[in-house]
Amino acid sequence: MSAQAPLPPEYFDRPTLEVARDLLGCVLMSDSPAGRASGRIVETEGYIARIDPAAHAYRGRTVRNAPMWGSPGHAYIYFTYGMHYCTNVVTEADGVAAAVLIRALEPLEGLDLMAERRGVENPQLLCAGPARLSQALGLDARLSGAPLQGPDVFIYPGEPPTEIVATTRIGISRGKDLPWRYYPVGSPWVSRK
DNA sequence: TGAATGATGTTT
DNA sequence: AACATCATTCAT
Repeated sequence: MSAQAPLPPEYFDRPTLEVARDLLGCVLMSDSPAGRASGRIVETEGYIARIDPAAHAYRGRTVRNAPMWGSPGHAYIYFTYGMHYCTNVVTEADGVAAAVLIRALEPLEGLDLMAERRGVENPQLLCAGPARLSQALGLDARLSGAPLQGPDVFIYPGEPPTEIVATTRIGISRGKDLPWRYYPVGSPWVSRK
């Protein structure tokens, strides 16, 4: 028995929408003193600053969005609505601002820890939504910019879905018509149908 | 099942 | 004033 290696940084150095689709089925995992938690990625959205008014980096570089401009294969985690964190994976080459927002997971490991962090028991409510899954995995601003090869956050390869749905993105006011949200056909774990 | 709303604080 | 959200409440 051998441990699976995380996806290498080069995996993320590709067109963002391609990575957004390929990440479906992969496993996002966090390790902390509190324990391990992981889930299968079942919903993603692409954000490409150069052509996308909804991207945080659309208007240029700031302290908050700096990781989006950095090396692929790192986390970009932002604080929003006064109480929530949302987790992205940075894509494209260093100097190009783009990322994939992770919007939902199918919980796999550490459900008790997730429930404790979230304050809910219902597995359906643990990771269905970008802020929910970030809280369930203990991901916050401290990990913005962290590599996705560990030691705190990891993304492992997984079984890709047989068929993928593309829709418009959720919760934005600009760039509404771009069909850059993806999820597996029939997945019961997505944040919205 | 869906609309309305308050919780919260950072960014523009 | 807006925001890549969520939980709760109230109405269908």
